[in-house]
Amino acid sequence: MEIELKFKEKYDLIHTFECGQIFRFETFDYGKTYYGPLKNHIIKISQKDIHTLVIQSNSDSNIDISEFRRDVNQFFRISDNYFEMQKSIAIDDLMRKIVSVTDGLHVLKQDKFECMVAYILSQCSNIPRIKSNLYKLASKYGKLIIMDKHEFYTFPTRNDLLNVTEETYREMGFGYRAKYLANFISNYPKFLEESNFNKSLDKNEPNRSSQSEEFNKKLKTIEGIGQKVADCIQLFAYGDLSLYPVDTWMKKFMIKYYTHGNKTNERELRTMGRKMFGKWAGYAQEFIFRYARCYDIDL
DNA sequence: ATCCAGGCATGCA
DNA sequence: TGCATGCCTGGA
Repeated sequence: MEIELKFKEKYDLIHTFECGQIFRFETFDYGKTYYGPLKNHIIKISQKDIHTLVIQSNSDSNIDISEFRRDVNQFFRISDNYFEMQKSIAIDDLMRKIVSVTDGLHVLKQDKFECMVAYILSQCSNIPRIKSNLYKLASKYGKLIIMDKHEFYTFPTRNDLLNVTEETYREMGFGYRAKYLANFISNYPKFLEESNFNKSLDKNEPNRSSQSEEFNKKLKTIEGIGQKVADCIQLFAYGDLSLYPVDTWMKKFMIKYYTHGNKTNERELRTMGRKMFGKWAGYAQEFIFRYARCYDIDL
C-alpha cells in the first residue's frame, strides 16, 4: 500500500527524524528514506520532491486504504499551517536564522503509549542510549516485521509488558528508570483510559488551555514524570503545540540568548518560551533544540 | 579512564 | 518555594 503526501511547504526528512523528537525511525541511506512503526505496521517514507513524501506500508492486508491515509495524515500533522507557524516564530534575527536553518522540520504526532515509555526512559540519558533501550524493549516484547529485508519490531502494548518486573528492566540496562517504567505499566493511570479526555485534547476546543493545564498536572502525578517529560509527552503524543519543554539544551540556549546570561530556573524559561511563541511554542522548541545541538557550536 | 547525560524524587532550609 | 543531592549506566 502506498500513498503520496503533498505539502505546500518544504519537508525535510533528516531534520524531522534526526531532531530527537522520535526514536524508532531508521535510515539506511543517510536520510533519503526512513523506516519505522505506524500503528501495527511498518512504513517506509521517501521523498519524491521537497514538497512530496511517498509513504509505503509493509502490509497490504488487514488495513484499508482510507484508514491508512487517516493514520498517515495524523502522524504527519498535515493540517498544521506551516507558513503561519514559521512566520509567528521568527520574532527576531536569531529566530529568523533558526527558522531558516531548520526549514522543513515537522513535528510528528506519535503513538501515545510508545511515546510515554520513551520519554520515561529518556531522563538523564542520551539519544543513542534511549534508542538502544527502546530497541531492547521492542525486540524482546514486540512483534517482528520484515520489510525490504530489514528487521523491525512493533512496540509492545501495555498488556505485553504487564508481567515484566523492575528487575528485568534493570537487567535490560534502564537503570533507576526501571522502577518508573514498571510502576507506570502496573499502575497504569486511570485518566489515560478516559477516552473523552484524550479526545477533547486532540481537538481544538475553546477551553483547551485549561484542559491542557489539567492534563499536564495529571501527567506529573505519575512517578518518574516531571515537568520536562510531561511536556514532551503532551507535545508529541497529544499534539499540544503550545508546550515548550525545557531540558539542558534549551536551558543553555535560553540563558545565552534570552536572559542576558542571568541564570534562572527551568520553570521560568518554560513560561518565557510559551509567552514568546504562543500556540506554536512546540515547533519553536524543536527548531531551537535542533539548532542548539547541531548548529550552535558554542553551546 | 573518568565524567556526566534530553530529569526526577526527596529532604532540608 | 527553592535548591542541593543521589540515582543507574553506557556513550563520549
